[in-house]
Amino acid sequence: MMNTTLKLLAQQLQLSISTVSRALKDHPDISTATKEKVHALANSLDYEPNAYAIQLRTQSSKIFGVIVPAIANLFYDSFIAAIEEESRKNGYALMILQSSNNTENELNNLKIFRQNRVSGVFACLSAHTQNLEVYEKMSDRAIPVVFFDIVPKDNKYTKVRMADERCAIIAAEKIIERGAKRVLAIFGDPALSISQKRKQAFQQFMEKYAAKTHCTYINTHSSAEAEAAFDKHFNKSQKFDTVFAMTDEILIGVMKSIQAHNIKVPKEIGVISISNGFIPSLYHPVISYVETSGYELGKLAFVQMLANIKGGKTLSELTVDAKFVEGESM
Amino acid sequence: MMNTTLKLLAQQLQLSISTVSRALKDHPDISTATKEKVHALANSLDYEPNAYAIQLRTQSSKIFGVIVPAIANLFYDSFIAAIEEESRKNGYALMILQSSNNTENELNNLKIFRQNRVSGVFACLSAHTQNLEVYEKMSDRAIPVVFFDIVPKDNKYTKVRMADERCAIIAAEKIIERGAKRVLAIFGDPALSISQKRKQAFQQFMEKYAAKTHCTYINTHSSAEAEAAFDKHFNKSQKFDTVFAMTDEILIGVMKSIQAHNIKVPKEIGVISISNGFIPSLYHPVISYVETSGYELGKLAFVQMLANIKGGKTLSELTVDAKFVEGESM
DNA sequence: TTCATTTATGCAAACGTTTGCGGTAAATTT
DNA sequence: AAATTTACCGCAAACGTTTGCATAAATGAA
Repeated sequence: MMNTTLKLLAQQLQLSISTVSRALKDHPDISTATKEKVHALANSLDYEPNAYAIQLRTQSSKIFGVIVPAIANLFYDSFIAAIEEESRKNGYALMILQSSNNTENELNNLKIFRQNRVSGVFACLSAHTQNLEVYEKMSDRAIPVVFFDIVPKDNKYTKVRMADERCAIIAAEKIIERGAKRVLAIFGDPALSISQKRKQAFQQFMEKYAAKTHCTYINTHSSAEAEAAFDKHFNKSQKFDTVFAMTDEILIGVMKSIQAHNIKVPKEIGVISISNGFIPSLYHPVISYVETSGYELGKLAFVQMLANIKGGKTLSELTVDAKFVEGESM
Repeated sequence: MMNTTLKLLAQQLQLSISTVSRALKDHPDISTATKEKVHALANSLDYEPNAYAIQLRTQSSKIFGVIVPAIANLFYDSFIAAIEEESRKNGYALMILQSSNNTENELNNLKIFRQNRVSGVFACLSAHTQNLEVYEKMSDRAIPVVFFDIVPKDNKYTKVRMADERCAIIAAEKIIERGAKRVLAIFGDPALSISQKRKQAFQQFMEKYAAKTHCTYINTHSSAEAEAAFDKHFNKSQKFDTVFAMTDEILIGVMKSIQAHNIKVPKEIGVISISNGFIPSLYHPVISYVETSGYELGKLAFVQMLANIKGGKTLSELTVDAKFVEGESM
């Protein structure tokens, strides 16, 4: 069965293509009578405008591109879910590509986006991407880019991210409130700016407001490493009374060790983490955490994108604030 | 900066558009000399073909549509990751929309896909979608549809899914091997065909091969319900020695109760579930599970799609087999 | 030299829209 | 009755490609 086009409708109705086109979009030039006829036939023939023709003609695509390191990720998938919702509301669709934290993939993805003339792209930098000239290329093409989560340092870009320092500080506050004496603070890959920021903020805050509290700082690269590290440190004579996990990954490792040794939470040890919320809810008792919502970040990113498209430039950096979610682990 | 087009290249080189077009795609008609000149200029001017024009002209889009109930889901996001990988390899991009298990959204999504003339769609039915005529409309438009996971009953569709019955049977086998005497088997929403299939297969197998084993079957709709159910049943005088969780969601509930009561796994109770693998690995001891890989399913779905596009019809139903992954909980 | 063939290139239509401009008839005003 | 306005509608170009066909030049065969 053929696709019905404006031409077809026009022929059947003995009208010109332009009239049909205008009738379909309620142009005031067209009489109500014709409009009705056109709509009727369009419905019965199941007319659906060809997006490509429109995009070619109007030079705008109603599609956003999204680059994430990985789709299968608790944080990014909620980010995606958020912009998907907003996009739909605003008549946009999403094209999602994953970089697998690989700069080459990132480049290819951008290329696909350019070729498809997307209206904008949401980009999360790969861990080790340094060269941003590809993104300049997007700007040359007047395609706005909103960076999220892992963002470039340069202030000429539009970016949204979590309030990383705030997260760490909130966690520190809670730890101090608890009256912790000895805390083990576990952070992620030290090469990542997010690890650096969180660690620095945490450490600074602790030193300033709880100088007497004894803190041990370590970095790990995986769940398993975190588990091993916790194991090792917990077996020492001086036991920790509180552990802080910078990410879900780390929390998972810590909790495995805690379960393995049947350590009582929060009696023997207090646990606090930074998380999206899903993982902390898996355990009993439910873990207290500082919330970093990919969902919220997505909403914010979308607002920025829209502003960028409509109004022009918004070269600021916005952050979504963090809040403490009380569990039973502290 | 203007987008460079074939026309622009042609002008600058004093060639016709068609020559440039052909040169760019290594058409044998074009002399090596011109080819080189064209490529050189195209590179320096950063030419990138306009996908819309191509699609309009060729009536084919190099884009696949994907409908999932939710992106933020352990199973579906690994499915998506798989088809994303394959798509990229084959020069396709993905357009991903979520139905939120809502039939109306599903319809809208399909519409967007039609308007964008996607080359094919991967669809997971919403829980309560009955009317499939929208999908017929896709076929009318010669857009192949590969259903996955939640698939229609009718055999005229192309579908891939997990071997649901097999999963349940493998679990049952392991439970029998363990020499279980009293098992609590918890299934999901009884309205879902997947729950029905798994339950039926499980029950039948147990009755046939372990008639003396006492099984209690229950259905739950959420993690919290599963937790409550486990709580309730475990407090009875006759304790279960094994629990089977049909999904991650259920397992999560069960494990919370187990942690809360500090029940020893596997000594006091054996645990087995059906899962993607992520959740079972979170606990200590690591939970044994029957693997249903969204990733594998994605790969399979893609193969089907390609066959459908290239060869013509492939109206079969394919399933990806399940395998047991040994943890320490049995 | 002449005709046939190969090699290299250009012409123009088509894909399905949108939209500025112009046109005609009817309705309204002088 | 003539002039002007209003209400509808159509023409045609443009968006950037692809591709069948025609054309011109260069080569080969006779």
